[in-house]
Parts: sequence; structure tokens; C-alpha cells
Amino acid sequence: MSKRTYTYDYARPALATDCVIFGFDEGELKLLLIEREKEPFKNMWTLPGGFVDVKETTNECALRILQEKTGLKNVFIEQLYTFSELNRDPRERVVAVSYYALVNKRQYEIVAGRDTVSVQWFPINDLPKLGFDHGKIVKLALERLKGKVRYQPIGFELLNKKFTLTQLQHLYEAILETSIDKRNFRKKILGMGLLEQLDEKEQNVAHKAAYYYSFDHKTYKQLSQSGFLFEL
Amino acid sequence: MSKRTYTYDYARPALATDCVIFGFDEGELKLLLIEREKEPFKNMWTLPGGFVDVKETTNECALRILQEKTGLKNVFIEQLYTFSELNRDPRERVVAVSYYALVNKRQYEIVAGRDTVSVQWFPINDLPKLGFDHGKIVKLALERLKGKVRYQPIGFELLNKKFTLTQLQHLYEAILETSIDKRNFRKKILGMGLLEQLDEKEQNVAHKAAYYYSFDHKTYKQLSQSGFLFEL
DNA sequence: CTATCTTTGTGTAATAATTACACTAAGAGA
DNA sequence: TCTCTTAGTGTAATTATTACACAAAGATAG
Repeated sequence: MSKRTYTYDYARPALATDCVIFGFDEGELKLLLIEREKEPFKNMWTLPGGFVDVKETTNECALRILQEKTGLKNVFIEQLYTFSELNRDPRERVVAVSYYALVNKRQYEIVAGRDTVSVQWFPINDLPKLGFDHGKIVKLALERLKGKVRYQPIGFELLNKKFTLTQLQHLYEAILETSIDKRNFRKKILGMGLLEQLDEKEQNVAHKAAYYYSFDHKTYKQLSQSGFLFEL
Repeated sequence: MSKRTYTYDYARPALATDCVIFGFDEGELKLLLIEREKEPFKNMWTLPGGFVDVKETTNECALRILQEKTGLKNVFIEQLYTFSELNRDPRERVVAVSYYALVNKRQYEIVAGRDTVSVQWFPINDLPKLGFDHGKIVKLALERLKGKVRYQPIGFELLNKKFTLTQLQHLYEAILETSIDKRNFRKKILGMGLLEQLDEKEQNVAHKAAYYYSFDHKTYKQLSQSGFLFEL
């Protein structure tokens, strides 16, 4: 492939995306980080990120890089914030559009891809020091997740399609960092009429088996169009 | 000034900012638009926007362009969303970081600046057709404003430092597109303890004069740090 | 100077939402 | 069959939200 260059009348910042990937496991919120293979921040942990191609949207870029570097595909992402401080990348001026992803950990194989030494889930309360300004991005993503999870049913992206009410409660407790009364939680979440109780129960548990439920996306879509607000 | 050019190994999108400017007057929410002097969209109404200089943050860029094109300075802005669709600008690939601004209309002189034929306030319910994808940006900004105004005291940016409770109520009614009960509104907003009643009343009104109030930013800061949530 | 007009400023009762709280049922394993 | 663990359930007390009407102020017009 022949090398070519691109010339403009004015200097342009490079444009990149970075992605904060949330998972949920063992009652804990986790973050997927990658260990960099190259400078800068070689062998340090960072968010997966990379440069935006001139023929893709930032959304497409975030999804592509997620797959290239971690093996994740078809995940739920939302734009978070655009970071444009002048020295956030030591190489040159890079403006980063950040995203957060909510991933069902069990559903995917994690693979260290291009430019990455390794990929690993970290508990949110035990993160390593991150390269670039990624600590700041993670902080903002957490705040956003906490705010959003209360009035939009996005938490379900972190669980299996079928889940028990206790799993769902633990998820909310982990994200919101509170404890929730079991009876009140069930009353409220079932009262919205958005969970469907399945005929199936947990298996291989050494105690009373819980029913599985699934989130009814179709009904939610209808209701939210007619002004209904999901609110926990 | 000699012309020079900038060369990179990979093609880069141009980076710009666009700003949705909200004002409030005569009980109505308004938007400040500019009429473009040049192609594309010559003589059409658009949001004030322009390209990011390689030595400024997008925040700085939005503030600079606001001043250059409309004369507004020192205004409250917040980042909204980054738009990166491939054909949003007919000239070339432009990624735009959008902002919204809340402006006290009375406090500033509006001046048509660089590249602008004229600048004008439009009622939010009677906007002209906008150039680029700016209609979409305005729609998102409105949604964001509606959501945010309920749990952050940002509405005050649209009013004078001293305002009457009726003015404040009308502001909320305009943004949220509802009507609010006067007594319940006052009970709630005064109950938060964030408004200070001044010794001054309205003047030159042909009816009972209302007391002026001001928002106590200092107390709000303290309270919000200790977990208090403004919520209307 | 009196009557009229407009808007301010105020309280209470009815209803709805949220919180606090404890025991039985199921089922695996010892 | 006993023990252990978690599932699943209702009610009363408290708090928040809603609905609603009239006297007081002050300018203006006659």
C-alpha cells in the first residue's frame, strides 16, 4: 500500500474515540481495560481508544475499536462527552469523543487485539492508575451511569436476557452504591409492568430457586412514546 | 501574513463547534440565530458555529465564536453532543461539538459579527428552517434543557440576578411546557432555602408589587456538596 | 377620593408515594 | 429429617404531592 499524505489550509487536531466499558459480575460493577503495547503509556492500563477514520462516524469508530482491541461486538454504547484539553495526549493535539458501553460479561469472549498486550476486567473500586486523562473519563462515565440508570432502563444491558429480581436489585445497588429494601424494590419494579415472569426457575442453587424474568422492550417502547417515564 | 499548509499521514475531519443559545423574554423561550453571509446556506438561518483552532479547547472555541458572531460574552455554556454524520456539511467532512448557552437577554447587546448578515431572537415555537443539521441540534438541546432544568438550578442563568417568583414560575412553565400551581410552586422552591428575598419590590407596575428574590449560589454549592439534590 | 382592575401572597385537606419492617416457603446438602 | 440459605410476600406510618379560593396592595380612571 503506497504511503500518501493529506494537506489542509489550517492545522487540525486529530480525532479519536475512547470507550468506558461497564460489566457486572458477582454483584460488582466492573470495567474492561487494556494494557497498551506501544508508547505513550506503554504497559499501562487505559480505555480502548483509537483514531477516527475520515469515512466513519464517531459511533462507528467506537464500535470498530471495541471489536479490534477487545473482541466485543454488537454492544450497547452511548456518547458520553468530548474531551479537548490541549495536552491530553503527549504525542500531539488529540480531541477524544468518549463513549460508554454496557456489556453482558457472560455473553462475550474477551480477546486482546491490535496494539494490546492484554485485556482485563477490573472491579470499579479497585482500578489501576490509568494513562492519558482516562481516569477523568471513567469518573464522568460513572456519574452519567448513576444518573441515567434511574430514569432509563439501560441497566438490563448488563444482565442476561433472563435474570432474577435479586440479580437486578444487586445491579442497582452496585451502580447507585446504596442498599435497597427487597420488598419495596420488587413492588416498584413489578408495578411498572415492564418485567415478564418466565416459567423457568434457577437451577443448581442450594436454596429456594428464584423465577427468571425478562425485560419487555416492546411494551416499554410503546409506553415511553405515550409519555410514560421509567423511574426507580 | 504568509499562507501555509498542514500535512498529516491520515485524512482528518475538520472540527467545529455549534451553539444553541437560549434566552427568555415576555414569558417565552427564545433562540438566537444568525443569518449566514456566505455559502453554504447563504442567507439562511443557522446556529452560530465555526472551526476549532488547534490551540484552543472546544469550550474556548464555542465562547470565542459566540462573541465573534453575536457579540455575546461571559455566558453560561455546557457541552451538548458531538455530531459526526458524514454529510452534515456539504463542503467537506466536519465533526461538530455542540453546546448550549443560557443567556440573560437583557444583559447583552446583540451584534451581527463576522460572516453574519444579521442576528435575531426567535420564539422557540416559531423558528425558521435551519441550515445544516441544526434543526436536529436544536431539538436535542431542548430535550436536554427540559431534562436538566428539573434537577439543576441552571434556569436562573436566563433571568436577571433579581427576579420575582412569578417570573421564575413562568420560566419553568415555558421550558417544561406545563402549567404549574402558584402556591405549590412557591412552597417547593422556597422550601429548598436557596432563594433570598430582597428588600426591593417591583416598580412601575399597575398592581401589587412583587418582592424580588435572588438565587443563593453559595449555599447551593455547600448543600450540593453534602448530597443535597435540587429537584423541581 | 372612590371604585375598579390586576397581580401578589398565603393555608389546609385529600390523595398518592415512599419507607420501614419480619416471617413462611422452597429446596439442596449434610 | 434437620439445617442452611435465599425467595417471596403485606401492612401501617410517614412523607410528598396535589387541588383549590380569597384578602391585600397599589396604580389608574372616573
